[in-house]
Amino acid sequence: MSSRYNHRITEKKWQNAWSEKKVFSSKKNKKKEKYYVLEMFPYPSGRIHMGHVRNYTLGDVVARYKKMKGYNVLHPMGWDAFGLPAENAAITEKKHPEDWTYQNIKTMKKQLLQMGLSLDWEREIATCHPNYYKHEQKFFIDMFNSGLAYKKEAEVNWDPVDKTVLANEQVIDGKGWRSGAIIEKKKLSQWFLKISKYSEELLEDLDKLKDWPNKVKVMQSNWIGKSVGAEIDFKLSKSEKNIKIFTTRPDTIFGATFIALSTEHNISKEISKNSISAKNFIEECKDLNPDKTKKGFDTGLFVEHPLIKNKKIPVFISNFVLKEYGLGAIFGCPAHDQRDLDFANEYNLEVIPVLRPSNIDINDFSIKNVAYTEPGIVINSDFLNGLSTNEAKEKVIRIIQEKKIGLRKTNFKLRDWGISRQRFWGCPIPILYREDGKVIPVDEEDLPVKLPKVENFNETSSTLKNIENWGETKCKKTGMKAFRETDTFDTFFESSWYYFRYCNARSEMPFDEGDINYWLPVDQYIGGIEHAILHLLYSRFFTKALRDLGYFKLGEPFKGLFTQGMVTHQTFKNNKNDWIEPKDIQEKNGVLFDRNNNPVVMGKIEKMSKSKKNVVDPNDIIELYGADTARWFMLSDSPPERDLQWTENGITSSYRLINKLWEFVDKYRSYKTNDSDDNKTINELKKIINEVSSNIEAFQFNKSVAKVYEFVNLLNNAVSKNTISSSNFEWSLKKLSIILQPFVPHISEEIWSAISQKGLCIEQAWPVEEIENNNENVNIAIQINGKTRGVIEINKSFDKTKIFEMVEKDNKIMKYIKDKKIIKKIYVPGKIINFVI
RNA sequence: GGGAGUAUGGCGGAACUGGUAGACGCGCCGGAUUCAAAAUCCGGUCACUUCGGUGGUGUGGGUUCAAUUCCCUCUACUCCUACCA
Repeated sequence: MSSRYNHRITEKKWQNAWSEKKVFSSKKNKKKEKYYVLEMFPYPSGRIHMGHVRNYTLGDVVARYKKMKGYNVLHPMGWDAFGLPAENAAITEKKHPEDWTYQNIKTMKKQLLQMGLSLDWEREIATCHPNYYKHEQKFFIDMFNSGLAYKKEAEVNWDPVDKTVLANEQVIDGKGWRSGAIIEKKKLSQWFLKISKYSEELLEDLDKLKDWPNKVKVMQSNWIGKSVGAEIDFKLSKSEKNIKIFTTRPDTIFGATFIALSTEHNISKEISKNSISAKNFIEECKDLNPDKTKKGFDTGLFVEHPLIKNKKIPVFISNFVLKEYGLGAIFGCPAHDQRDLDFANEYNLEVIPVLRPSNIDINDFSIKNVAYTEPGIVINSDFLNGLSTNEAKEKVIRIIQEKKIGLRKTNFKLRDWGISRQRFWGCPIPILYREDGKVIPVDEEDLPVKLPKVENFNETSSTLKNIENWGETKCKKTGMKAFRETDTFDTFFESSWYYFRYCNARSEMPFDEGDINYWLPVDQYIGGIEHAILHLLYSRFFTKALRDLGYFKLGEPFKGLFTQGMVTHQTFKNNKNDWIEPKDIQEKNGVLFDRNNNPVVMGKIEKMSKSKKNVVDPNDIIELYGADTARWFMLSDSPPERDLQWTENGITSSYRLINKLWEFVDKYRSYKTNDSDDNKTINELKKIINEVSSNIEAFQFNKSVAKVYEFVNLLNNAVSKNTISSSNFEWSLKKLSIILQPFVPHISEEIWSAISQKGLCIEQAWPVEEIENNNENVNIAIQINGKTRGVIEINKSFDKTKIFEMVEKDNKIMKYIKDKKIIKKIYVPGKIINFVI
């Protein structure tokens, strides 16, 4: 009986079947090899978007495939549940952030269930739950006690719109990463984690991460920013004081013609106390963009050149020297640094070339407006003359160390991680300020420090500081009055260890070391490239820090990483430059109009975003076409690491495949033939199955998809021409449902059950096919001078001379080689023949 | 300025360690089915061609019997980063 495929009924049916049999619930089993698949957990914003659909579909392919390969798979899901949007929503919707968050989690979980993901929901976590965040309060206390967490007065990035401090990493082009507001500088007392302590290890261990994209490792390595050089003292004339500078180019020291200090350098500050013009200059610098103008203030001070007797060098306060990097002071060598040259030209300072390119004579070499920054041969530099850049660096460092006027020194760009946020909806920092001025951690038995319940949440509720009675408490030991820290953690704190928590999500202890040793590291982590630095670097740091605090022995959390591309969609704009939603566009005689009859033009293809109105809601797609169709589309065509363009044609063609599959199975379910076949088709199908596997292993799901199409086409052909036996056909359908399982699991189960197979398809073993290779004939190409001129079918066992004989008699080939002298004959077994004439 | 990457039909993209370029999907063209349409099915689809062929993987060169693949040059685009001394 023929029936149309009904995804609404079928998908629900199999989702229930999986859940009733608990097929995705994972248990530690030391006899089985584990495989931990993880997608970056979502922020519960309200609804899932296409980016989630793509991310979780990719992960689900891996999880299902590995399960069928026999691994003990852990594939958990949870919620990155703290964060600003909840507060904003709480204010506008007059709901508590907690209620809003849990409501969203409920909706989104339902959507994820509809996608048919092979998730173990028994391990679900929400980071806003006290049973989750109490553990990180404990970590923080451990870090505080071991000196890894500390407080300091710091000029911080203040976001005036979100009214919070941001980490350096959250400031992009001087603007807040969320609000886009221009960031102000503000001095506040802040909590920091000493990530800089791990700079070297974080950098070195990147080499161990063989299964990470190189791109991400390069980005992290740049961010950590190791540079090797020297610290050198420049003695102030008429004073015993020194100015210490950091340089990576000690080889150019003989070209030093000025010293530049940052505006925050101690000497700058000191001078500005007595000099109004210096003070004004420093003020002025706050509005000066050093990109455009390099400005300096001549302090009138001089330093002695450390290696040239009686040479005095002027000292400037400048707007282009960073205060946080190195020592906030540099020597300027204008000949070999473009910035220094620009500055020197502005103030008419000396330019002394001390390096020449190795292929240019010293007399032909001069510096005008372009500094020579490449390595070269040292000139004009006393005892360094004639050395290469690298040799000179070594020699200078040796000599300044001997003279005790400097040191070899390594510097990192990586700053300590500022974690204080002046927000309500985050994890409270478990610290007390006692009335005697002591800063003490909250007693561990008093954890968690819970967020207060707030009725009528409003703007003023959005920092803990403003909540009455919450902060006041007592020190248990002394009975002294104490006030709670009212800042909360940066939400990257929660996401830095959630993948640990999944291993024992319900345990009273933060970690069960047995579970961690078994499940971790994450074998395959999948998420967006936007987390290449922030989340991934913090997580790596957290793992090392918790290791050093004695929780476990792991050093790197993510063995394999995959960064997927974005989901993009066509944008449209009308003649008023407004973005227009695709559904609001009508076509009249080939011209596009919006609802108000304004002409519309196609814009760029961009990442789906609400502001550009090119969003497609996965919910609508799943309703209309089903989860399998949506999943299939996410996997088709584009390689996972590249952007995927959403198109209407793409989704309907996926839908077509799903229906075609069912119609095919339905039509031929009772296929019977008395003919026997030659196994050729089966051999081809087996090859395809193995290719599907290797493509999955290589994370090239678009190629697996193409192979599945080939499988279906081939089988379809064989059946309609009766060239496959009944038993082989039955075999093929069984294999078909199995290879469909990781991609479109619902219809896979439906086919599996329709062909009367027992159990669930997901519980079957993934096939590895042996391909029979008995004296097969092969087609090989025949080339003349490298150009293909024909194809010949030969038996593999034939030897070279026999094959050449055959080829030379071939009609097609004869016309090319007759009357010509064959200079060389090449035969690559099973592949190609080439005649050089 | 520094770093990473990409470039193949009308489109998304295939081509394993150099070995029949364009798999698979979309679109388009033709046909079948239909009163008609949608849906579906079948066939065709790199370009030029005197139908023998010829050219073709961003540009120009090199290595090789053979190059989308390896090396050099240039061009275009994308992403990251940015006064890090």
